[in-house]
Amino acid sequence: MDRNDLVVDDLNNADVFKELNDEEYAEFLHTGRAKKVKDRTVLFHQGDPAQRCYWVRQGRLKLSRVNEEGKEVTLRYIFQGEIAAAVAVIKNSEYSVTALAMEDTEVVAWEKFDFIKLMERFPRIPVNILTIVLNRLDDIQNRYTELCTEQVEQRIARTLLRFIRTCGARRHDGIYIETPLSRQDLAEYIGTTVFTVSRTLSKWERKGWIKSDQKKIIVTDPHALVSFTE
Amino acid sequence: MDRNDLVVDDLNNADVFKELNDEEYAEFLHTGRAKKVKDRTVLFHQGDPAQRCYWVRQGRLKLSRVNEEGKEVTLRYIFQGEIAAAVAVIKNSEYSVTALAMEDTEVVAWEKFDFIKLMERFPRIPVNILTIVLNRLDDIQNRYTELCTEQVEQRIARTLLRFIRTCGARRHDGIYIETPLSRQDLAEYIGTTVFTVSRTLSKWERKGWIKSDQKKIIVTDPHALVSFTE
DNA sequence: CGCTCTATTGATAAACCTCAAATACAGTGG
DNA sequence: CCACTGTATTTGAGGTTTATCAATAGAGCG
Repeated sequence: MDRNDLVVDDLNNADVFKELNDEEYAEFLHTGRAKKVKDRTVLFHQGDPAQRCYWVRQGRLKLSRVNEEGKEVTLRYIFQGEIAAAVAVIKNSEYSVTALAMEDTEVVAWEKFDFIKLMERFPRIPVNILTIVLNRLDDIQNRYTELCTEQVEQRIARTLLRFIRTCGARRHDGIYIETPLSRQDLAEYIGTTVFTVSRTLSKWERKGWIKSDQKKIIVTDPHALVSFTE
Repeated sequence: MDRNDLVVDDLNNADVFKELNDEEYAEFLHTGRAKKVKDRTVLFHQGDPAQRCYWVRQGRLKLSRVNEEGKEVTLRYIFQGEIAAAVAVIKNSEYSVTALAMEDTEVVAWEKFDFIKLMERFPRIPVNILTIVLNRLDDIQNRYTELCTEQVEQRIARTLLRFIRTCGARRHDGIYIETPLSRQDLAEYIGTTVFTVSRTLSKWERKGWIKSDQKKIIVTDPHALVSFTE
């Protein structure tokens, strides 16, 4: 992978509104209800009946599961422009995950009935959702494979590179991950502990691969991370 | 979970032909080409362009990925009545996994073009495929969560219970897992090593929870496994 | 400043992998 | 039936990775 390939906008692959024209897009959004969600607020709970689905206009959600012992696993992040819980609404089932705002977030919420109606009016939407689901299946299969075969540090490196791809911004001193990201967040995403993440990032900071403050990470040597994963 | 709930036929949830009548079903199968695949034969390779998709009439396939270092991870098994590679064909992409026959297996293969045509003639098929994909997403998300939060022995227990659900047969002395299943197979499915699996199964055999010969496992005390996972 | 949340670091222990070697078993051909 | 071969399984010793626990420091905020 080339250094210049690192910052790529993958969001288009996940766009629910792909191939809708501006008018249709406006109508779609208008049917939903805009909502402001404060940092650390739970939008919906795993197990609750799926009443609404959400589109993120600004900010970020975390979709996670909690196992019996209360340990939390992050299944994915939902960034700006992405949709959450559409499948649960379509299946008319319960939410299979819990959604938490990771910062102050603005969403558009559709009631189940309205969303189904909209899908009938715009058949392109369910097609787009299918694409999104397939991408997410691919993503989780990749991460499953990595979890099975790679050690923690490799997975941390891969995760930083992944974040760079979805929300990396090149600046003079490196690539900024433009979303608050604590050691704990990383640990839950990767399947390790906050201690191991901290140790690893400290080491890499000493090596000059990254710089980092609280919840902020700047990758100064992405190439080093790339070769580390190989 | 009750002891009597353990043997359940989950296959219906994954049936591509759901809601097709006998005639349609016959036509569908007839359009494909029957094929006998010997044990240990590769049906398709990860990375190859997806030319065909397959339906398993008899036997079992293993879908796996190999990472850069050659370590193999089993993503799922495809049992009798299930379909493989439909998504790759629909997406007109490459196979994302490798398919290997785990025993002598009979499949029906459709050429890409034929399969697309059939889906147009029977719109119920893509709907069913969507359901299947969602089930598989759910499955891998569960296993991802388990991999993150549980220790090896718990995951082994869960896996045995999972196999019981898909191919368990109750007999006088316990529930037979009716498919050849080596320690190696289990290890690749769970994300551990053959040694750890062997040690664990030996221990459980001493405890009287299971009995086992080469590639054959009989769960004599499923309840013990269930409470072990809790 | 005091409070809370986040991050760091060290010591220790547990879980699990790696490697080596032995054994058991299944299938084959004489 | 037996010997032979290759595969599958078992077991032990030893080492590595990573989790756990405890203690401390820093950052941000009212």
